[in-house]
Amino acid sequence: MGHKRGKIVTLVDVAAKVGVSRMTVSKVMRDVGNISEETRLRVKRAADELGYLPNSLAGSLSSRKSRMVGVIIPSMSDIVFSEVLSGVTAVLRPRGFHTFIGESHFDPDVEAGLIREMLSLQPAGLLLNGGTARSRDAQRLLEKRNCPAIQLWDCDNTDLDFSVGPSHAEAGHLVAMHFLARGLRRIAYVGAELEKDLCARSRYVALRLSLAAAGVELVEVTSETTPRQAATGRTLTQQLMRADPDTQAIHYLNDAMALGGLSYLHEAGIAVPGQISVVGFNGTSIPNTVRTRLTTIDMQRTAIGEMAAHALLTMLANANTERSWRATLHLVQGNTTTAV
Amino acid sequence: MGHKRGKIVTLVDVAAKVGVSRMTVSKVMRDVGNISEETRLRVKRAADELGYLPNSLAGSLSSRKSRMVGVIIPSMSDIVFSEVLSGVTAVLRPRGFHTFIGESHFDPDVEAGLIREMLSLQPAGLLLNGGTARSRDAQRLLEKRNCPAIQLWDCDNTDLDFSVGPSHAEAGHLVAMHFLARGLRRIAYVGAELEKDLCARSRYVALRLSLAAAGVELVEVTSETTPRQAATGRTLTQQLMRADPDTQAIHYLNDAMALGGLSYLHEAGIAVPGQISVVGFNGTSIPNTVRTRLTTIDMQRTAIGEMAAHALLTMLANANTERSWRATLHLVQGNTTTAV
DNA sequence: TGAGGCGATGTTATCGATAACACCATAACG
DNA sequence: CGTTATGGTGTTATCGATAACATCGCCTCA
Repeated sequence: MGHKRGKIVTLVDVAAKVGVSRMTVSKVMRDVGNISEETRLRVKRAADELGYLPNSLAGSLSSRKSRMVGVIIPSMSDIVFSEVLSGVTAVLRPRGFHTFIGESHFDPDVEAGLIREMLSLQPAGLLLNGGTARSRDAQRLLEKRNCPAIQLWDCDNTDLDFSVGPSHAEAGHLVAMHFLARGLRRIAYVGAELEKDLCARSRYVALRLSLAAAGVELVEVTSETTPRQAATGRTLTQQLMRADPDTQAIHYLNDAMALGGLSYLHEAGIAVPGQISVVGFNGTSIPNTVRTRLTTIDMQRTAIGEMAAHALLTMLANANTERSWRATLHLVQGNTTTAV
Repeated sequence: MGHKRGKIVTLVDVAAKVGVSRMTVSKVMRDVGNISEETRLRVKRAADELGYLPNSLAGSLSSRKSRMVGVIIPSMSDIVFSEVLSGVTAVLRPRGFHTFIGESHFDPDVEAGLIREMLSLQPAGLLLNGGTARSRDAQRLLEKRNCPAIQLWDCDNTDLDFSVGPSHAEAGHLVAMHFLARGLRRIAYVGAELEKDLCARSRYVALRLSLAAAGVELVEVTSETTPRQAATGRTLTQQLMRADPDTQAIHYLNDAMALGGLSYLHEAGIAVPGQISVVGFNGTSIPNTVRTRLTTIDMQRTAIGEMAAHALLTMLANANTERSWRATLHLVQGNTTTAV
């Protein structure tokens, strides 16, 4: 294998080498307590020479404090969530915290399993991404936890200690207002996997209700079997436009699907935003790096991750905070004049 | 806060409730040893009623075995690496292993720090992504480890116990052959952050050397200050084409940059692949979901992650394997006839 | 019938650290 | 000169589990 199976260097070895008690070594390593500068240096050097590496498992067990934070997101290959994750670790890592990740794939049972496993690792905190329905099992587990838990990506859900994210209901409403303000009335929604993703569904429902309030009916074209990606957006848009050629506006579940849709619309010679108005969701950089300018809702994904991490840190510092942080929703207008 | 700070349920509590020793409970929870069906059930039920959750930190400390695997990747917001990660967790999670993540951002010192922290968590194994230079500190740390470590994303580097990934040198050579076979002689390379990313640099160098062997000089247009993204690819391509309008072929550091390049080329009225031949790297789905068909090298990212995980599992099972798995390189040909 | 096997459970000794407190010089102080 | 801080260090008792071995009926077979 190449790696040593040999003896592990522990506090005891360092202590023996220096001729002090292991408590002294422990204090030196953690920079606590009163240690004379001289012994401090001797210990440091001995530790270095022996290649001593503290065992944080033992430390955590003893102090009943860990520096591990569990994060559960629906999927890692979706850039949206991995950017949130990136924000989280960017804040936590420099402060000595480690994140371990779980992918729920929008499955409540998987999520519950992950929560169980994570709690058994005695985390300092838990960050749970919205979108997945919280099973009863998961709720029971969470009640027993002895660490703060934060709801990510959805500030409408306030079951946990803190929520960070947008109001998806508000986002849906925002899109409705955007369309209505332009006098558009033949409006469609294109999405996928809505049965699983509660956040997306919440936006869809809000859009539908807000439109209904204005007497406008929403056409829905969705698929539960294909992924929420460009290809699906393209197919569904084609399907939609054939069934209802007079469609004036489309809201997509996310930017990727919108991009697929734009691709079809352009090919079919339908001008955007001339003939049809398109709104995506997320504000991912992909569509905008090239020549498309997609109207979308910017989700400040990294900021949400960072904010959640900060909230967690605050709760760990003073165990009294209880609030939530609502991400502001920006509808970024682009004008899609060129092909995708 | 909402979460209980109260008493923690341990083995002892369950044991007391059932009237057996804690060892018995421990065995039941882990499904080992000989336990009568009757006590097994009683223990299970008591554990459930008390809401007992095993403390895996304590378990790991005692058994000197953990089920945590540390993974270090350069960046999580780069979809390439997060897909590798996704493959890793897809294999490890169902087997009871947890992955904790570190982002090195191609910084050797950050990587060393991450390795140190991860080792102190007593991981079952370590997966280190290629690309980042391994600092001397990191090497010293790795020598002291007592768990298998696997090199990801780069099979040319065989410092660790196992390597999974492509040969970047080979990839560069492959591209050279692709161009030369087509009789192209004015060839350029467009990339970014080459000083940091050793894998990318290795491809670049191999390309240059293979071309030189055929008497062809490679034009290099790179930037160290802008990110490896579409926008940079676009800018650099523009710069390249102005300086050298007769360029016949361009190899890009990755697909995103290639996409940016294509966008410029199309706008400038330069036909691809008619006037100029373009090859990207990675085989990400982004370019292909729309209407572009980019010639690229498919990296089977998820497969690499899965393979690495399997290799790790194998090494944990029988501590004698020592090999490497070389990902096959597919050059996927597309014909970019339409605009981006 | 007594050695041995076996299924089921309990005992003891860690694992590597930390919290909390005890201890003991020496310095400061009234 | 006894009394109290205080800086520096050591002791003891966990933390929550597991490995390894011990134990103890009870059954089997030579």
